[in-house]
Amino acid sequence: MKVGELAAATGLTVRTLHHWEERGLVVPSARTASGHRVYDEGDVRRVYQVVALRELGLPLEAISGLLASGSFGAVLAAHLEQVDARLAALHSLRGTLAGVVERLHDVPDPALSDVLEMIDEVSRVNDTFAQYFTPEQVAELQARRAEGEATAAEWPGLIAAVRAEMDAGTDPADPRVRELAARWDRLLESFHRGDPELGARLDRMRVENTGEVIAAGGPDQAMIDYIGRARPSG
Amino acid sequence: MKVGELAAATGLTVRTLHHWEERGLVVPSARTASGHRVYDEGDVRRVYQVVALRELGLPLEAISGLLASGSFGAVLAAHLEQVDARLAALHSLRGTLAGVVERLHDVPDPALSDVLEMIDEVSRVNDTFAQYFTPEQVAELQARRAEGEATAAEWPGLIAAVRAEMDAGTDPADPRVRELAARWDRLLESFHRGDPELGARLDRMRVENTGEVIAAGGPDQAMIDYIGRARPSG
DNA sequence: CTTGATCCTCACGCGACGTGAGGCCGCATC
DNA sequence: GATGCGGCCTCACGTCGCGTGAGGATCAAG
Repeated sequence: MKVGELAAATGLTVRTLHHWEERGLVVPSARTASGHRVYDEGDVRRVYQVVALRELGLPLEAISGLLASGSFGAVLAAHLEQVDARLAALHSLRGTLAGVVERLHDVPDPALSDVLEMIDEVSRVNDTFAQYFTPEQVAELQARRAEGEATAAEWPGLIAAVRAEMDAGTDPADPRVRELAARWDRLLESFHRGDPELGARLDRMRVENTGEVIAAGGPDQAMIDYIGRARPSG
Repeated sequence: MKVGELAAATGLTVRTLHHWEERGLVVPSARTASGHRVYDEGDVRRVYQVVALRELGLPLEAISGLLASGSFGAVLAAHLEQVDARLAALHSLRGTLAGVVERLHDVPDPALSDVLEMIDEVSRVNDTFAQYFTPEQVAELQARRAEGEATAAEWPGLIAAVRAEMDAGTDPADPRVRELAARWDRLLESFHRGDPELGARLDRMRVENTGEVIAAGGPDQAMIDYIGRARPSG
């Protein structure tokens, strides 16, 4: 088999086969008198082996090591750890990036300073979330916020409405306030979906980061208490 | 500010600042008579801007473009899409890799051919799952299997036990078989956790891939029916 | 014998720097 | 003023897995 045929058969390029030969991965076992590469059946098998291992994302050097030594367990486990690390880093990056992109929607013509502030803020928020929730939970919450974006957008209006009733001195038991409290709980529900642990962690986070929550337009403790008194049970 | 001081202050290396200057990203606005770089306050701010944007994973060229043009929305959105693509690819890779590593535990001294077979099989299984479940569901199922590995390991024994009762011609209503069916449902439950959609999709996948399931040591339709008749309701 | 396809061997390019090599500059000490 | 040491300068090569030519030899068919 000549390189072109082998390349066509495997979907690789001729250059790739040349490169693998340079690296000592697949050296054709023969050449014609004029120097053309000739791959025999064993060489072809070897190529498919390299292809398979390369699909696991292994660097060529590791592949040649594996084909020589055969210590798959250790190498693949180490590689898996490394992939996990890259995955975690990329996932965290995606979170920051998505947060920034989302906020950019609200600013018509953002200046550089706005973007830098957003990066800072989103990073801080994500770090804070990471302290209170496991990576899986964070991913879940992000996914939910993405799908229910419109829902989350109701918070500012709702908070403003509650603030207005508080300032007006309305009794928490007033039907209007009870209605607001019901909306409040529906929004909360869309966040933790009935998982009490998620709700508890969220509340702990809110209590321990009161300042940041208020700075971000969130409710203060007085409002939380007011809503609590407005609930039928409270 | 000299380059060493700036490097120390920002946590960058001197080489990095040199490189950024080569790329035109941050060019110190002055030099001493002897050629030493002198960074003024504006240069330092510029460095911090580049640092922030670099943390979003942007290539240097995109950063210099952004600092010049300021079209953040489009660039960051495009970058987010690219990050998502990489994340998806890396996630799928991780699935394959984890599957292979897991199976390697069961083979004492794996040969290359064993590993290649595993790669093939795991890839096929993952592709099949991808047809029936969303990426999020796949991730969830993988996470569950990782935490409940011991639970999943009960399947082979359970299937063998059911097979034995079937071969012995035991009546499905026999208490022993009913007990096996209960174990069966507990294992299934640990898989879909009460989510009926997950259960339905799993069943559809099993039906449409009967051959593969049996080849992988899974139950055949006769066994499913037998278990169904053994349930109190059936 | 010609022609078009295939093959060969260099060798540079990519991205974001790390890592020297070899030499100049600045400040402190003797 | 000489010495020494640390910081600074400018090349320039290496990384990883090839892509992409350049320039020339070879092969199979007409």
